[in-house]
Amino acid sequence: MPELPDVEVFKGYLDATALHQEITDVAVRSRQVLGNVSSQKLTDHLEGRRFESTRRHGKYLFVHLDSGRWLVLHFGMTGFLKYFKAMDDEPAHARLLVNFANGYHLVYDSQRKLGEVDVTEDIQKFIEKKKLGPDALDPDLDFDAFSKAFFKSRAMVKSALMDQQLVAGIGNIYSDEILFQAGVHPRTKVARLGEEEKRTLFDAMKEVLQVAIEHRVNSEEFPSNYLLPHRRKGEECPRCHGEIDTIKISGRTAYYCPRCQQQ
DNA sequence: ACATTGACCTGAGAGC
DNA sequence: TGCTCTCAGGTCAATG
Repeated sequence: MPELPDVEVFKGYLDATALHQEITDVAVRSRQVLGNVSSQKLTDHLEGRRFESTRRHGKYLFVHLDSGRWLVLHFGMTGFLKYFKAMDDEPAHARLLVNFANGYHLVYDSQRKLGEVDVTEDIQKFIEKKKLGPDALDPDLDFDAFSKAFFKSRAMVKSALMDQQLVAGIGNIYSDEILFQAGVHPRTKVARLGEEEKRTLFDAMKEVLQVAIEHRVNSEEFPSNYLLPHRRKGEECPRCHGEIDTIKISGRTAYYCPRCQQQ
């Protein structure tokens, strides 16, 4: 799940549920998801504190503690959050359990343990250390700011969109949708994009991510000309009704329409 | 500098 | 039913 739009939805979920309550205790169910923090340190940082607010950069969610530190959550391929009361409702792969004084619990679940839980004092420093580029939906990221790094890339456009150092937040799924909306073939070299195509690509990036968030990431409710609801083998293109094709790009499967997205 | 591959992990689904 | 194989929305390191 977790690309930028998914993480933005998780952010809204956490904001609506788990803020301002005292954390009584926490349980680290899997140390493998911990970044540069030990189980003991994480516990010490959280217990007795409250979550006060959240921020997102790319695929990372930062949760501000009343101590001034930030809990960092990255969701890998399978991560999500769940807030619940009865322990019967605990999800199957809880890796971090946070218990609140009001009797509710927040779980960070990650089946494949590919995500990361960490603590940082300074978001900016964390972002620099991870070498993350600008957040794709940052309002300050206009076309000129985006162009600075992105169009210098010599990579294929799908790889560039997924490169978190160039622009943060886009993964395999949404890069496919952005390229479909822009009518650009995923193997196109960034350097070969024309001026108009560059604009179109940038606009599609902003539009697709925004639309996904507006529909709370539920692809069934996406506009009828979107690829994602049809992103399966043998399905047809919502625009030309030809067959969707797949190719491998840097080990990931790209879905695209060979007629609407010519190289 | 970039593309590819495998590793990290676990589980779902397909095919036999 | 049970086994094996392949694949999965991410990232990192090694190799060509």
